[in-house]
Amino acid sequence: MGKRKINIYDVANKLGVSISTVSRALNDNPKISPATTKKVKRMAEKLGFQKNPLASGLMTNKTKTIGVLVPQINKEFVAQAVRSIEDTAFDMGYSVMICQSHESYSREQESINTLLSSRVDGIIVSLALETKNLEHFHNAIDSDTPVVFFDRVPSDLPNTTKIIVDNFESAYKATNHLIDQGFKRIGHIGGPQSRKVFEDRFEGYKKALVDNKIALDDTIIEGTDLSQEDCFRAAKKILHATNPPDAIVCANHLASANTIFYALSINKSIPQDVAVVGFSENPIAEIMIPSLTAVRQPCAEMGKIATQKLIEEINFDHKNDQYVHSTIVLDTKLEIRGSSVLNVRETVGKL
Amino acid sequence: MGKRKINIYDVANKLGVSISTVSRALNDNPKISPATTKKVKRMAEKLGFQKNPLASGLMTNKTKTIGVLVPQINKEFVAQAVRSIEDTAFDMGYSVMICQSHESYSREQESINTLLSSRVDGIIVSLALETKNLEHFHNAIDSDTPVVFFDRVPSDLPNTTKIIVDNFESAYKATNHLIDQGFKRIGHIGGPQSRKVFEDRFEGYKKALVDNKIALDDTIIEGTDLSQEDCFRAAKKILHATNPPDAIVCANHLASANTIFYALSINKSIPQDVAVVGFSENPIAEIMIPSLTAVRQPCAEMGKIATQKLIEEINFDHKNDQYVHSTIVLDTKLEIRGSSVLNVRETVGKL
DNA sequence: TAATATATTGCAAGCGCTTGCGCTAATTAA
DNA sequence: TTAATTAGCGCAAGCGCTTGCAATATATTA
Repeated sequence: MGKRKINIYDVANKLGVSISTVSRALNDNPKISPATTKKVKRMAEKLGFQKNPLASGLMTNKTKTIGVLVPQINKEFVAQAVRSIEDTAFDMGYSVMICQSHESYSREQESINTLLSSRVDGIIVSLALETKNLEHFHNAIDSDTPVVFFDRVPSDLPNTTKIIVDNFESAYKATNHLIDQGFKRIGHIGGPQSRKVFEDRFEGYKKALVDNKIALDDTIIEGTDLSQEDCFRAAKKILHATNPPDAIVCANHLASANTIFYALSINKSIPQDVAVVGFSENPIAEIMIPSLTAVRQPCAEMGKIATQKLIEEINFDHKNDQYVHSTIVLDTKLEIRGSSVLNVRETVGKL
Repeated sequence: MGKRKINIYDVANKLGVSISTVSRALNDNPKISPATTKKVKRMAEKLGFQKNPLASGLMTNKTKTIGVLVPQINKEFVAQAVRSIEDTAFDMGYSVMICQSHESYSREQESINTLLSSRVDGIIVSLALETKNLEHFHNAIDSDTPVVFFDRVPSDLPNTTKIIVDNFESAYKATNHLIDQGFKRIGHIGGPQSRKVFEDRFEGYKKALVDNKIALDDTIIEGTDLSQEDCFRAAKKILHATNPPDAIVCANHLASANTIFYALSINKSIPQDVAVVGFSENPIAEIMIPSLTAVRQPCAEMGKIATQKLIEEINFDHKNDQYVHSTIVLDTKLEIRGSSVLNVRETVGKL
């Protein structure tokens, strides 16, 4: 108890060398002979030495830590992405510090500042619904802290890496799938149009209808704030429309779950009376009955690439060249299941 | 771009005072007059000063960061707990660094060391399924880094704070509920007995049967590793037993979801043919059809208390007294829903 | 008024590590 | 053999902050 942590002085003394030698050896500096390097490392190991990142960070201005700022960690999409971010970061020798905005602008601001003040080497962000203004990210840019966005990315912040899926295309595909299945009156339950993600999904839905010469009908289109209550309200409203839809495209898992469960509760069969397609990464989509046809986003992949890109930028030598930012668009997969296909025997679980 | 961060020298110079004064003022040291303190803070604010935690941490041996080590972040229980941990920590001025063990012992070891080497002020842990041996935590104890465990806690590590629920009692209650409803042949799908959590749930289940003079029957009791596949297998096996159960107590959400969906798929009605109670924090439990009767653990509360206790211990002055560790047992709530109650009209969603 | 106590502030020594530069010994070139 | 390199290592100056102690200014007491 209370054992003082051992430092490079301790290992230097034990070996009769200078601390510079120890420091360099530990960092594989080629100026130190392989023999000494080995000797030092062995002794450090033996003494249980752990480099103090505070001290080295003070000098190098690097903490080997990345910050992650997401709306809320307990949402399937986010949780999977964060899981993957931590895994990737761990493999690359980085730690991750996490913050949540809870969809609030001010909290997002504060969190960015906390992260910057913690001197993280870079930040991965998915924007809060509330965020319009991007001033707070200039603090990061000003201090040369790279930021990469994923999923909910800003549309007007040049010179940043963005990892997204093509939400327009995904919704277009999903809607077309319904049309292919013979559905003709297709509704939509969407998310806040302030976030491009949901705007794109809505646009993709509309485009599919237009391309198939199906008229839009506002009575079966509802926007929501994606809360449980509002999704339920929207599902109820659409399903009780004067002329209800025979299929619905939902913008996220909660919207589709509410739609399905509400439809069942008023004795509508799915997909016979109303088909549903959604966007979902929730494993439940696969085992629920009816199982849910959904666009599956590669959340883990997004997290992984975001992390790799971020670390790439962190380690980029800005003295020589200018780092070239990119926007990476990943493919989604429409997983066709029971909620949208007539006459298919449901297979339950994974066999 | 590339702006140097401003430090206490900058604000000291601007004000014509010494850096010690600035440092003390910023830390509300009473030795500095209120007037100067105010002046310093104002200037710091104006210049956009952010204290470098690396430098102060070097001196104080405090980083205002807590480490969190959980099996996997993308599981409802964990995600909710972590969410709450971050919220609480944020409110108390701490950042959180997160690691995942992925149920692996070696990964848990490595993560503890990473966290310690990052000099976190304390660590919150929920153990990996694989972990038997607790040596790695002695590294933490040796360096006076407090550790608090929640949910999956070690049974043989004295002098640590633990936040748990009474799993024995919860399972006992859940099983008794089934018995009260008139079910007589009650099965169990459990988790790894190596973790006390699941052992306790199993014991509680058994005790309820014994107290009600119902004989245990191994053909309707299955252990699992809690994977999707294994839960499905167990559900299938039990439901196809020679003499199948009329009710099943499941040890977690996945087990109950698989049981329900498999039962439905072989045309068993729930709860008429087979009732199900589980342990779940998943919001889907409420809206699925049938909705799931489940023990709800106060995950957010656990995370919050764990964080508070940890920070309490971090700030405890060990010079005077010895910190007294405790084990805090929180209440669970059995939320009775459609999967266990006959003749109740299902209410869907939140109205 | 002198002496003592008290309130404010500054000085300077670190915290544990990195790194430019200089030194010595070993190697190579001439 | 001697001069010029090069390899390998140590010195010492920080990085930005905290903090014990000394110094000064101000207030209190005798």
